[in-house]
Amino acid sequence: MSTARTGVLPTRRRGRDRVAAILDAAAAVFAERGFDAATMTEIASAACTAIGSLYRFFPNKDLLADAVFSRYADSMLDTLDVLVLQAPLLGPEALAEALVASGLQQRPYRDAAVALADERNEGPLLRKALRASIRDKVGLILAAATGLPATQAARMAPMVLQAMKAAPVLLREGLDPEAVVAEARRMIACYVAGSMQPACTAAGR
Amino acid sequence: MSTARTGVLPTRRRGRDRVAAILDAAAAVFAERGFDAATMTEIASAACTAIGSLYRFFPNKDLLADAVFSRYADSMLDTLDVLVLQAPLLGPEALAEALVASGLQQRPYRDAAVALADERNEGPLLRKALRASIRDKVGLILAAATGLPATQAARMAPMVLQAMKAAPVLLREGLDPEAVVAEARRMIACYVAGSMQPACTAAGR
Amino acid sequence: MSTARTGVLPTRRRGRDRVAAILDAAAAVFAERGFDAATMTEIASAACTAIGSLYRFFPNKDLLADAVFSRYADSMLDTLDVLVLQAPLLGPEALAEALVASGLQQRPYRDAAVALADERNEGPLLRKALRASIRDKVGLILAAATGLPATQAARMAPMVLQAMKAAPVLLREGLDPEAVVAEARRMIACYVAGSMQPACTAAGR
Amino acid sequence: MSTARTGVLPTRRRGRDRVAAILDAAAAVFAERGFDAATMTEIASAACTAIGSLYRFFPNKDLLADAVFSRYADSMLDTLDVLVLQAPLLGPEALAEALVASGLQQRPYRDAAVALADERNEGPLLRKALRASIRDKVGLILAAATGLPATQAARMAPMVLQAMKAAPVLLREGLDPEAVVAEARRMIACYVAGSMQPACTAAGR
DNA sequence: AATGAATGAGTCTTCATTCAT
DNA sequence: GATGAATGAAGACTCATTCAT
Repeated sequence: MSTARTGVLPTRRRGRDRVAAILDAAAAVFAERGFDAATMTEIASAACTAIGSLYRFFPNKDLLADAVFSRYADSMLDTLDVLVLQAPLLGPEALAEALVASGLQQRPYRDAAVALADERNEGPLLRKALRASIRDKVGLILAAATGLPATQAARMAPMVLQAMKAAPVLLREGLDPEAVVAEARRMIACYVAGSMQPACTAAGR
Repeated sequence: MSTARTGVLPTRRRGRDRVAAILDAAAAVFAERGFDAATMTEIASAACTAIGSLYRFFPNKDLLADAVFSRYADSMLDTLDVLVLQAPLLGPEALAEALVASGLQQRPYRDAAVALADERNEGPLLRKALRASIRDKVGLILAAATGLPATQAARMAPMVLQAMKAAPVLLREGLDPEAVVAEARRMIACYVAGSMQPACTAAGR
Repeated sequence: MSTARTGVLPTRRRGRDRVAAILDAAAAVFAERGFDAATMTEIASAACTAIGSLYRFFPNKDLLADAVFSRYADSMLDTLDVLVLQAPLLGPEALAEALVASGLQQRPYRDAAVALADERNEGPLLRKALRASIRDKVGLILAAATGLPATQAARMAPMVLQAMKAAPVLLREGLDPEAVVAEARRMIACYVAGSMQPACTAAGR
Repeated sequence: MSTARTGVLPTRRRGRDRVAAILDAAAAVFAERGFDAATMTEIASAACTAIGSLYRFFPNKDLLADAVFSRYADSMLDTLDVLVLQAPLLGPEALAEALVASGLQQRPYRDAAVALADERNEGPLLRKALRASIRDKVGLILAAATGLPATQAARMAPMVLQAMKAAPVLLREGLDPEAVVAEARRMIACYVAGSMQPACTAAGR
């Protein structure tokens, strides 16, 4: 949907396959090298495509990165949409588990998304907008789950997101997957739980 | 100590000033643009030095980045060394405050360190080793503070470090400084506190 | 006549329309951007045709440019053919008016022709031959109009052509159309008239 | 003076020589191929320089073209400045001779200037401004020489310039140099002379 | 030691042209 | 016949790094 918002939209089957292959390859290369160090040539050859074909569908590197990122972000937003509704019923542990899980979806893409999220690029990139959307939605979820006022939930959202991002980052570094996931859940769960008890909330100050 | 480990060591006063100016400039540029987008030329001109002089002291970009990173990491390690001793006496809140503070030191350098930490470079870079040292030391602190076994503390350390890093990251994005710092502290405090209560620890599984 | 000298000749009505649309589009794009900056893709889409169809009729860019140029040149040659006959009866002013007018025909094509005429391409392009034909014909006209020997008229022809080309060039730059046309006529008229008076002719030397 | 207005100004002898070599090479290549078809790589190798050195002094192709063009235009403007003063004393033939001569200076550069003058580029290029300056100055000269009002002289200037440009253009095409120069002079002389006689002036309408 | 010029591999991107459907 | 996807050779430009002065 938010894929390939510029560039030619493939009309034939062949083109659609190619676009999918390119996105997969781009995700892998961005994940491996980061935005700047990734080269369009490497992505093209990883997708078994000529460089020209790459540019047919994605007119430049930024838009390609946007497409990769939004593939991940879109699915995450869908997951979070569901969580918004479930949140009131979830305890801190279950909520934390769901949040961490949502950040671990889409294996090749999540690592790319993490790499792309740190970009220092400026300009009206889709990535920025999507990041903001995700942050907002996490805020909604926190508000629904904790019963805290929206402003307080919005203050917490960035930190929760960082903790969610920590899981893929640390997995990528080769740490023990079980431990990483467990600790990420625990950190978020404790944070959320703590936010619901006046005592621990006060600790912030 | 780990400053300028390769390249000519400046012997005269003039040389030492020059190195300091270069490091400051490099920190600012790396923080502003990230590793890849930073150019040696911009760093040189920000340091009011000729590009040739830059290379005299830092034979390549990676080593320069290492030097910048280690200036930050060294001071953080010093701070953490002190914390190792104080940890047994600190409650979760005080500990969290100290940890977050340690990650906010050295204004121009901390942002550079954050930018450089995300580099996907490989090879035997000093940065990696320093990151590992910091991680280990945070593990020691956590063990000392919580009384937990070293292995459990080591599992927690990476997440705590991610939370510590979150503060400078979010500050750089322009979020409200007070809120960011408060929430970072709270997250760590809750996590540490939760780790000391059997109940919440269980939540991890 | 010299249209589409290579490539498939369209036999059906549909094909002929398509060729006409392509030529019009090509003229517009060449006029707007010049030969090098014009792209086959833009021309195709301006003609509402697929790039593949464009190449069916015009096997490469140079030949397409030749076709566009010759459409203009052919009509100019026709006009000049008439002038050859009328020339003996025309005074300098009337002759100048007719010459300038002949260069202002075919609005979209004349600008394209001007743009294409300046191309520094080499090789046996049709454009070169046509330019030579036009030059020769203008020489004939001048000889007929002035009564000068053919060699002298041939010396003058290139300059007269340049003056004729000046009108579309200056119009394209946005100068006042009336003034441009009037001065172009005057320049040619004066030149022709001067060539018929021994006195002014001598000035050349 | 107007050379290399951006890019590094060479401070050492070596750099100054290099800049001169680059300009010469660029003039030759632009003259040979035109702006678009000229490649920076070819210019660099014609100047016996690495591509990087080319970009050190001329940060992009447009600026390089500007520098080449202005080298020609500056000297032409100087020549025309003198002509402004002499014009009242000059008859049409002498004036025409001087004007044509001014357009034939600086052999490698004049051909480049002719090629660059036809560019369809937009944007605030120096070339455009210089062209306008030259046009204005020719207007001044014509006014001074003919005694006509400035507005009328300004109408004539573009045509005179086109005629001046015709000489290098036609020489480049390999026509007989003597004939070309003689006819260019005659055309301008007749035009100027004609503009001073009410009769021929009327012919414009 | 310092300076800044020189180098050239490598990057993104474009576009004429070909080909499979 | 038409369509649009595929191709890859260039081209403009950057920048880490080396070297002569």
